[in-house]
Amino acid sequence: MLEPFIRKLEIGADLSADDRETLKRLICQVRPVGVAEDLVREDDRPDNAHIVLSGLACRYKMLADGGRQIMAWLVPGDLCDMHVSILGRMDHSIATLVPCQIAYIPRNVIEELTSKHPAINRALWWASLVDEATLREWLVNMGRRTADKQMAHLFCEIYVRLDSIGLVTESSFSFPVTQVELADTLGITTVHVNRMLHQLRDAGLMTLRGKRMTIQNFERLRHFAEFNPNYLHLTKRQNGGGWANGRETPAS
Amino acid sequence: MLEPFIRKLEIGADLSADDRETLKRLICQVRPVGVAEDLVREDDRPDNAHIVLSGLACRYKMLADGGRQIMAWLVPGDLCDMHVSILGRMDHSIATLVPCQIAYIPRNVIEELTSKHPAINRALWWASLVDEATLREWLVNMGRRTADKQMAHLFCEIYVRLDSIGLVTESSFSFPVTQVELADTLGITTVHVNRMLHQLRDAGLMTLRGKRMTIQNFERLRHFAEFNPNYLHLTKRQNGGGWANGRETPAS
DNA sequence: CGGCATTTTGACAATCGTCAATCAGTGTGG
DNA sequence: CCACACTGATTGACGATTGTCAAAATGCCG
Repeated sequence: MLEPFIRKLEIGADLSADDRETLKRLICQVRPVGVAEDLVREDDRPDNAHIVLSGLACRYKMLADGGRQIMAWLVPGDLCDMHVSILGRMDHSIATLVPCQIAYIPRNVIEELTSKHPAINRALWWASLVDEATLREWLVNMGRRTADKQMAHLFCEIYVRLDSIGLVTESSFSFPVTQVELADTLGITTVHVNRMLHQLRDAGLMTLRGKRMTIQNFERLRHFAEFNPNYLHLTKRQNGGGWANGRETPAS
Repeated sequence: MLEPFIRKLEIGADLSADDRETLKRLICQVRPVGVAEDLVREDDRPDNAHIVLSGLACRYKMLADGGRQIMAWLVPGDLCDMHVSILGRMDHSIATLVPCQIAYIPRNVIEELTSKHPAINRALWWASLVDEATLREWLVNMGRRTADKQMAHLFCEIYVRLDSIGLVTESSFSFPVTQVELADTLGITTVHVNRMLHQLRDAGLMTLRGKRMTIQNFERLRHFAEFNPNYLHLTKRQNGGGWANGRETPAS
């Protein structure tokens, strides 16, 4: 059940067999959550941490004018709101984008985990720092790239992230995101999302049919978007190279 | 020397007298650094952590086309790159925006600090999580606000942050940032920065003369920018209210 | 089949970018 | 003390990306 989560953490720290066992026996409740439901809301002080086991969720904030900004996509294996106890209160909300399987982990379990298992503690902090690095890259994306490249960059990221947890098959992956949600993520309008999507399709950089995205030539998309995956830190710390994410990247 | 740093950490955790003493006696080298110098560069594996003691620094990334995106402003008391050892490598650079006093703290000192002083450890992580929350708000700012409000929002933030470390006097503070740097921060051009700056001035929301910014009526600027300081988490965790940052906000 | 969310399209407007020139401020050296 | 150089600020004209509004088309699900 928690495999994608554990696999992810192993990138961040060297877990012992004992650590892995601890994680596998993690006391938690797993629940299916419907589409567009909030897991936590801004100003909450949640009692549980949440792990996305399957599906797709997001961090977001609402604005006074009804606008929404999505600030992160949470894929299987991602842990949300682990550290709220340190900050005290949520400063944003978390919601599902599609029906998900969500693990609910009581806060005291998290605290025991972090206090008694240094490697796990380190891995969880690693995950948090990767989130931060991703936010920085998203900021670069919004600030300095045109809508087409920005969108291409997002697709590169999701491709690499899904690939690292084994959710990419033959260069394609499930992509259940609506154009409205894409717009809320990229900070542009749905109309413009539609235009850019067609532009990328017409340029042969990706295809999207029936909630499934295919990136036939990742290298071309990567080049177009000037995507550099370093910020995802998906390689063990020792490795030097900027590229590998543990699997092979498709035909280039 | 380290007062602003310690004062900041005390917001994040309850430090004991012993913790405070430890921080005061922190072994570190303090050096003046000239303007526009890199403290660390993308891909570095720095041996020291850095604390800004005075001046102003920033996190940034360069793009292939020569563009620069600034992703954070670092004010006195801010600690940069504390956790690189977990991620392994810098995925961005840090540079001074004006001449600064910088404390260099050897990595092993940081590690002793975090392993032997739980409250300090917690405080440092708190600071890191606040950085992350700030990034999220910047993302909202870029994605969903027009340039004028976005800029106003940034001014609100810097006002509150500087106020919290005692650097605001009579509603004004040192603001040595050039319009080019503002542009690199907001993701717009210098020409547009200039236009928006004049617009805010004309609207009486702030004044900027001789590297000094004055915000006569913070409440009005705050309202214009739809600024909500919660994300800065500058209140002790127990407090409920969304507003206070430990000092009084100026005339409204 | 009907209802509803989502996608697509077109015309038009506005924000923001580009280019290029001028102006102002500051520091340096003769 | 002034000329000079340099950086930063300002301005205007124009163009491009992106937003707005509104309607139509498509696809999905009961």
